[in-house]
Amino acid sequence: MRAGQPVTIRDVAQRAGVSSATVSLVLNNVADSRVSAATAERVRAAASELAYAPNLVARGLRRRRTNTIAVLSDEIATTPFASRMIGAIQDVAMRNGLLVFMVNTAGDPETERSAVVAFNQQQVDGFVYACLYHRVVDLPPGLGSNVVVLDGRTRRPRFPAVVPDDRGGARAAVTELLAHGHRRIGFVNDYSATVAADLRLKGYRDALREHGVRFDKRAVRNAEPGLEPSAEAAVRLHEDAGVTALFCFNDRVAIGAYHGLRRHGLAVPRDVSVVGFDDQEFVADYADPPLTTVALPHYAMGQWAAEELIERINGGTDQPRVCEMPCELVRRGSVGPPRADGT
Amino acid sequence: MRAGQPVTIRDVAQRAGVSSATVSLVLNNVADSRVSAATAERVRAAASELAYAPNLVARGLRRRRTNTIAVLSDEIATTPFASRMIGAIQDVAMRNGLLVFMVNTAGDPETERSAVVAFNQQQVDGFVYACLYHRVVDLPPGLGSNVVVLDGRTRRPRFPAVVPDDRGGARAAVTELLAHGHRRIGFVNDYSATVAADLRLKGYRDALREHGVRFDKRAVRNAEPGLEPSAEAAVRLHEDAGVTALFCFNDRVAIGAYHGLRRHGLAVPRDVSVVGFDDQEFVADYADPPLTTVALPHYAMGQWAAEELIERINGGTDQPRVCEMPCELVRRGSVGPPRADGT
DNA sequence: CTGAAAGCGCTTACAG
DNA sequence: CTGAAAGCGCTTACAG
Repeated sequence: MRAGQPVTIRDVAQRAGVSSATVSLVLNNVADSRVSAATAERVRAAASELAYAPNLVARGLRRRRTNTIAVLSDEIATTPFASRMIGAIQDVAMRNGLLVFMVNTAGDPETERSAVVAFNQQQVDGFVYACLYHRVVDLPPGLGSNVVVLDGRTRRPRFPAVVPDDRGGARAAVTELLAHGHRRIGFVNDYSATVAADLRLKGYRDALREHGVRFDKRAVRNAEPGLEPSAEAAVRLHEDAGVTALFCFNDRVAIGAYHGLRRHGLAVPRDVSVVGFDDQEFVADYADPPLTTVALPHYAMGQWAAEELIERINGGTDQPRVCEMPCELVRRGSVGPPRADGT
Repeated sequence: MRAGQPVTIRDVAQRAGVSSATVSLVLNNVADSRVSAATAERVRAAASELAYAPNLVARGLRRRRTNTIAVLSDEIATTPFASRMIGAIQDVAMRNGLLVFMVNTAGDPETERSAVVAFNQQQVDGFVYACLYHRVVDLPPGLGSNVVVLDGRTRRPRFPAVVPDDRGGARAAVTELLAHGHRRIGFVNDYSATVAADLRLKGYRDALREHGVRFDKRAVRNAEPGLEPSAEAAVRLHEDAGVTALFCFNDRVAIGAYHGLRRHGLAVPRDVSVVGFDDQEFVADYADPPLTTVALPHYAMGQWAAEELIERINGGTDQPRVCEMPCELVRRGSVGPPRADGT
């Protein structure tokens, strides 16, 4: 042990007057190593006096297990969405003594490939493949079997995955509107045909059917990205299709609807009730009036993914389980009864 | 090379009919290793045929350099704010062949300490200490000298740090209001006495002074967190102090102001102009009307921090430079001239 | 009960 | 020009 050099196991061994093998056995609490209590005590004392902390790189090389995982994400780690997914993964990892690498690939297949290679070179124990929104993904090659898909699923269910129950969430949203007496309920859906768009439409229809309301395709519109298209769709649904309530693909669409309605002198929820989806922080809660919406269970999904991955790493299972996480309705101020005059 | 086992340098050596030392020299392009062109070619061919990728854990152990960095953050990685800071760090890291560990410590000193220990055991080459908002921090012990503070600074300038120029940004915001003819300009500041709050107040006063407008402390109010206190403060400033324009500590305060003003039948910007701070995505741009605000240079700050850290790791400098990143005004729709009648 | 030895997969002086 | 050897800091059978 030279000054300025890190403390190694040999320094501890020397100070305790034993071999480094013995130090390793003691500090790792190896079960069937019959080290005498006195020796063990000396070792622990020496380690603590020197503030010894094992070099994890050396350990990783030797054990062929690094206690690290990599989170690959399209944009998620650098986007305001779903940061709770990342938070959950980190919480679980920390509780389990894992360190987490994070990279965002911007969804670029080439970047994904090279990231997978790099992390495999780094000998990570497993991967979480995280998506920005619920969709079907093609996993890059080389991920091995210790991988969990987060907020997405593979075409064939060969890998474990956790996704939100979009259909159930949409059903809950529309049921809330029905429960307030609405019968003409519009749906402003996302323009691109994602899994989420498809499932939320199904949930919308489920709720209508359960309440004996006939599905009318004129009450459904798709809005391209941005506020304006959503504003436009909302106004048209109210004025042309006569809806008294709107279910929106997400909170941002709902905010677009707010803008359009306000411009037309229509108040939420007095004239039109609105429900969103996502429960996006600072969007749903900061809307005026605060938006009733369906919460995406980001934290719970991240937690599930991390725990599932750890179980696989530990050899606990290799079943490709798929988890559908329930989505709760969050009631705020954007839903009321339809106007008495029915307009 | 056994089936199913990873390819090692020995496999490549064997296939090329050379020693592993030679393989290492060739693949690392070691300058003064006079390997014959023919041998080098054989080695490269063998490596490529076997799709050899060096084990970075072994390399890290040997070289005492892991090409990894750790980002320690209070909440940032898991919060909608400032995810662009993280994105920038990752971009720079990827360009430089570094892998990045990420952890959020929730600002808890105990968690911070143990994270630092863990990452040191993992032999990371350096740290970025990232803050959620511009503040003075006490760094946890053990970070060594390869550390850069992001969006914060230490009490004494012993470490490199990058922070936004809050004062200049505030000055630009208030100057914008003055340029539109406002003379009674209120400031809704943050309740807690942070660096940001202090500097933004200074910038507010700078702008007034430059335009010969007397500072009036009745035009300044502090708002506690949440929409309501900001709404209240905005209304009081307009009705009691007679301000025609508001500079808000951040976009969320501005949204609170919007709510309060609207409830009192006041329109933005017709009755009251508003400027925010942060340019928070989906808050400033989704406000109605879209909010004129000052952008926090998150990407640029993250980039600076990562590049500075890499330079330190490479021994390029050990000066504790502090960078003040300019904050640009983003003009949207919330600023207009004061009402002609002066109310 | 404990130590000597081998080895994880690399890199780097050193010898020839 | 190239190989044998040592060593980074651990862990793990194995011998005694």
